Amino acid sequence: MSQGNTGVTVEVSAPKECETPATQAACSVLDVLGRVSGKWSIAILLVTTQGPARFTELERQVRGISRRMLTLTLRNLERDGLLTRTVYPTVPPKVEYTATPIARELYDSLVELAGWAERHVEAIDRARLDYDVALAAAGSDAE
Amino acid sequence: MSQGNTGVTVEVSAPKECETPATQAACSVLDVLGRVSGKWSIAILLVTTQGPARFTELERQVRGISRRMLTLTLRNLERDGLLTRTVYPTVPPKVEYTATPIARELYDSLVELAGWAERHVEAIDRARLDYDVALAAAGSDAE
DNA sequence: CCGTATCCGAAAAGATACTG
DNA sequence: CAGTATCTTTTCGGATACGG
Repeated sequence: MSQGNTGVTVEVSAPKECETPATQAACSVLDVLGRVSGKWSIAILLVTTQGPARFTELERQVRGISRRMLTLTLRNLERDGLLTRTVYPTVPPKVEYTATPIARELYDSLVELAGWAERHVEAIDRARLDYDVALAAAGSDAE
Repeated sequence: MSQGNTGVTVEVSAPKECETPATQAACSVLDVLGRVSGKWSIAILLVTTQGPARFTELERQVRGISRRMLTLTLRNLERDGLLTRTVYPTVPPKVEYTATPIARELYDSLVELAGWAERHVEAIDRARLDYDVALAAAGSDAE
């Protein structure tokens, strides 16, 4: 590879023009991340993968989440078919959320990502430290 | 402003808190996504995985990205040790960005995610359509 | 108990003129 | 060519009062 890069283009906002194999993969990944990149989506998927969870239960287990974000995230995941919402018309309302098989498969892929993170989190932290130190040194040097 | 870093400060990624047991399992995944969750990170990693890419080259191939976001994303990826930045002190400045081995491993995991997306994008689109239709029907029904 | 509606601040992202 | 500085727009997320 003398001149490196093979003319790969990546379209972010409009996944319509994904044609080459490389861009196809790019659009799919971006699509996935778009659906799961929410601040709380993964946490909710994790809990609901363990078994059915009720609204308040999720609010308690995913600590730090606000009611609003819990509702929004649940709605989006349900809309994408990653969660099923079951309402029991009992006297105190009871609603259960469960991860769908599709979501469980996604979870498996996320475990792959977690493996990558665990393997390299140390190196990444060190890289950050080195970068920041070098930057600070260059900054004070120039000044 | 002696501390006011004249360069670009970290604006893309945000720190995470991992305290509760429920979200602890998701933490590593969230950490990964936090590092790559930028709107353009994946696109840039994909291109630079193909081979060394120059600044303007990236600007052309990652369509829609602004100069600012390109710089910001490149800096963050470099800081995390996912990209190497090589400067050639030639007369027209030449800078090349290349994905590190760590980034290439991440890319492999992302391909896994892409596989998931390709397998289920159809079902997800259908789920969305069904959800929206049902919602619209309920809305007009109530009114 | 399970949400929805509303307001607000923070953060991300876009556009672009300017520079070594 | 490869950025930086600055401004504006947009989106995200938190708090919370209210409703079924």
